[in-house]
Amino acid sequence: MANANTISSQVIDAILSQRLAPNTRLGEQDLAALFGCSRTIVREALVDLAARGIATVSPRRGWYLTEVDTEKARELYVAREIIETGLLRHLARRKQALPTAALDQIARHLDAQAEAVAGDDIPRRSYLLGDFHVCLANSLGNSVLAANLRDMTVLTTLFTMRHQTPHDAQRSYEEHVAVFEPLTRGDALAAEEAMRCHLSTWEEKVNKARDYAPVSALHTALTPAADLRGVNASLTDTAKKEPLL
Amino acid sequence: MANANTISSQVIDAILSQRLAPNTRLGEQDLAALFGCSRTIVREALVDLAARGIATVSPRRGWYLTEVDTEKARELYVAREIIETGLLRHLARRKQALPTAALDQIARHLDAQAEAVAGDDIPRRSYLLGDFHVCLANSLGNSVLAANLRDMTVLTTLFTMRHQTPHDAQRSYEEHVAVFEPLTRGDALAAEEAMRCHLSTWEEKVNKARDYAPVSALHTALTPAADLRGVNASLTDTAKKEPLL
DNA sequence: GGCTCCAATCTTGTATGCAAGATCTGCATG
DNA sequence: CATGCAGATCTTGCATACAAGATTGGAGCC
Repeated sequence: MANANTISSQVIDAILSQRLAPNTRLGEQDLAALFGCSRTIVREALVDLAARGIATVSPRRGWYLTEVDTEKARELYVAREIIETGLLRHLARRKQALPTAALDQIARHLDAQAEAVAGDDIPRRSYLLGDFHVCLANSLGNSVLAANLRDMTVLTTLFTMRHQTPHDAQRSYEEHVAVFEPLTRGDALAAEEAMRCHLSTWEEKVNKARDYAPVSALHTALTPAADLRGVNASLTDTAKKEPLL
Repeated sequence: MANANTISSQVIDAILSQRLAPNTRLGEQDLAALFGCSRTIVREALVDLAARGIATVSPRRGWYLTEVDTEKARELYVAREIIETGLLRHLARRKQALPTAALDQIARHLDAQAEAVAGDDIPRRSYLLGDFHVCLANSLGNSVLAANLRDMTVLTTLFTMRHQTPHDAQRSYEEHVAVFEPLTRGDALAAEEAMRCHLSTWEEKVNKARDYAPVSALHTALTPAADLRGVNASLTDTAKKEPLL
């Protein structure tokens, strides 16, 4: 019924929406049943996800969503800072304004974020706040870096979920606006600084997380926080039918 | 006999060594026979390469090495400049010297490059000159960006091969040294500037290449330049047995 | 009760068979 | 000679069967 591309896309969307946690098992048979196709297609999707570092296979034991350790998380945040500030710096060097169409696209994305932050659809909120960075890279005219950034965003999401760093959605949104506003004035350098500031706050969290022992999957499963109860509920047997949708 | 990983690695090595040109057909059956395994394994390797943008499948027609157009090449060069100068800039911001082990690793790679540039093993020379950038990113302590950079290097190689931009190996080597030398003095900012200079010369070439019509695979095959004769010879029927090795 | 070992079960690893679409070749026809 | 058509061939798409390792559960023994 479904092809490999839709399977991997749905897995990625589910991660960005924080509906799938790191170390989640991705059984070939389960996914095949869920998507109504054979293991061949599922394996194709899983190999794709593995190539992007999102899934990992343990021989003859099973596929699992990657568990990102603090060292890798550090690399990821450095990489994101380099790429995202670098894109804005590159824009500044070119000394030419961003096309109106690009600005509009970002503005529309920010509107959607504002709406999601005000509402109570937490998965959508998580998704949009992460997707903003990909959208920005795309608007800046570099699809190659945008694609890399998407995978990095997925991996950082896997890290922050595990370490339960409190994600202040309202603040993230405001910082996104702080990146966008200078762009409307053509001040890409100011936007770069705002972006560096935005990402460095995340980097601080990683450094803090290094001090804590990483929360195990079992631990989070058995001691659900109040705001996670809804997420964990979907893992019970009765609701297990379509965990990805 | 061989697993998917070795197949994709060998394809990548062959591209970096300029032994495989863009648009080269990667038939599942051919590769399966070549590596002594079934199409299943070959497909796994091809899906991996496709996820990294290196191979493309045309439904029911076949797999081919990606043909990189000028727009994508521009994005690739911008991406590489952002990442590689960004890594050095990040090093400069941290205001701490590169570990001796890292410097040694780069130095040893440069020695190998010098040897290859002096010798006549053109595939090895091509490989090392491209691999330097990956080695540098690794030495700078970011394996995530190093992996992304490897794929980008592969794609830029596919572009330059097609457009036959004359590759001055000696000059590339000297520019690599010019990046390394400031690092030994702890002057990462000077290294960043040298790297920007090194990459911008390539960017100029892309802008020039935009004016030319891209040379088709058939065209290069039928009008071999003197210095490419050895490469094309390996594509004749009698020597076709192991084009990757 | 606790420990060991073996069988049952579950997982991925790999090959293969068949289906279906694309291309190519050769023939018939104008 | 050009053109269109049809069969032959070659290609990937996908499902399935079987192999083999990993885990688990329980029976039997100490």
